[in-house]
Amino acid sequence: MTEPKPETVAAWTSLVTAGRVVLDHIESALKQAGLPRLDWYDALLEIERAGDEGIRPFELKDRLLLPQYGMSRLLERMAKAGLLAREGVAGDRRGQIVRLTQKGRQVRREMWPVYAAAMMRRVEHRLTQEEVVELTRLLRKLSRS
Amino acid sequence: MTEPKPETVAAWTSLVTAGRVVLDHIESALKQAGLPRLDWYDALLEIERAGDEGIRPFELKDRLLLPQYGMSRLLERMAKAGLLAREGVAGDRRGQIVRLTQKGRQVRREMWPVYAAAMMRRVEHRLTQEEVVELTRLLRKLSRS
DNA sequence: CTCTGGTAGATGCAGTTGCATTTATATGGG
DNA sequence: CCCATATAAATGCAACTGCATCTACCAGAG
Repeated sequence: MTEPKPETVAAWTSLVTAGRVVLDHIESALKQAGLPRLDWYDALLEIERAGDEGIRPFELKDRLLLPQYGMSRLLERMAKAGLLAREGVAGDRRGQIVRLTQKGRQVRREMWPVYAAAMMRRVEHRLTQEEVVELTRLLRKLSRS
Repeated sequence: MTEPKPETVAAWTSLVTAGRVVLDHIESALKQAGLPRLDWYDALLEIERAGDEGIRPFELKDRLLLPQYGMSRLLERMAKAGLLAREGVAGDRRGQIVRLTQKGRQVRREMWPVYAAAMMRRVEHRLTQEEVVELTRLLRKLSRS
């Protein structure tokens, strides 16, 4: 059995740690401001991008890397909060189409400055522009299927 | 309000995505093998490192970045599974000392090859040695307090 | 000694997640 | 048309998490 190099273990450890630290930082800024969590933001953004056409939950779950039941329940809670509307889709009676409400767009807009400020404090202010670009390149090599 | 640069957003997005993808990969390998999840491994490793002396839960929670109640319940479950023992500590009757049992050491040893193989597939085989080192350096700049 | 404030750890409750399964519908083969 | 198989989404239940609070103990000030 081949062992991973110590540098590989260090890289994985720092990936997990950095992810956790930055995530905690952003989440606590949002909570501080009385706003929803980041998973709601991600969903709001993705649905908003779909525009008037809307988007199907099964597409959404792939983009957000959520399990099917997780997506189902997230949409359920966000709908209850009035941030989105779900309608049946013509041509497939199993499915539904999700669209943001006005309130959904507004909440996403309110979250953005808080999210952005936290991201800048944790990422932009700590790395040079070249480092940011290089980091992105390396991380993408890890998630490519 | 200053906006983050698009490259910053891309870096943050790829950090979250890479963390999720690699984590999912490792978790599913462990589950496949009928082994406990990664948070148990992390705890097992940290406790094993403490050796005969053992370690206090409040130190452990800092190293593992867990909230106090999360640590408390994780130790409770792992103790119930027979992987660790908790004893009172001389000189502070509020506290306790945690040590691995033989079974705890064994389970950690069984988890390692599965964990290591998944890590190598996802990290070591996708980056050059220089890239791994550079990635670690950049990520550490993000989590430094 | 007693009081006050602090630290270690546990816990009740509500909300969330994971897993397996269910419901409803679609689609292709015979 | 009928069936077997596949897909979209929801759901019951058990486990887990977050939040606030609680219990037990410690340590220093007066």
